[in-house]
Amino acid sequence: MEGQQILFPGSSKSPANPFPPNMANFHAMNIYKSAGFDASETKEKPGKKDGQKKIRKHRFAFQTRSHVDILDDGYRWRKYGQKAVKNNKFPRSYYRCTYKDCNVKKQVQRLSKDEEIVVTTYEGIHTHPVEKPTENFEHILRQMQSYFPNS
DNA sequence: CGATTTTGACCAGCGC
DNA sequence: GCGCTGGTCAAAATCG
Repeated sequence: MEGQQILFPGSSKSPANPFPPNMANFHAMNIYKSAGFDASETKEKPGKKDGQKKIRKHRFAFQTRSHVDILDDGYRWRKYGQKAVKNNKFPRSYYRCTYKDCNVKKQVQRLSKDEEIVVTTYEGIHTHPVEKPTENFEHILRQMQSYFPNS
């Protein structure tokens, strides 16, 4: 899993794509390197003999170059935890999609090496429409103004 | 006032 | 079994 280019599939191309369509354009230029990941990671369940022998965790991790770790991708996220990681002075935040019966999780981590790098790891598939369909420039501008009020 | 964040407790897996 | 570590819960606090 090396040297693969991050190409966000189109909005309706693959149903397994956890990314909303409007996110691709926004962050395409920020993504400069993809974290090692596998689309579907199999894990052995040690306790069970053959019932749920393998559970599939589809994870998707990528890194962005941003000072703000609030990557608004169009979905509603509720933070449910925050833990400090070893070899990393920055904590890692755990989010979960707030849509009904949507168990998509994501975690946002910042590298201690470069503070500018933010690693976002998605886990799960969204099975519902995006709640913020039209993210126009006005809204983005408003967000930026809330982050940097002196502009 | 409802939704979300915060933060310590709690839990499960793993190595010793 | 014990303790460490990563992940989740849940109650209180805070936000809009």
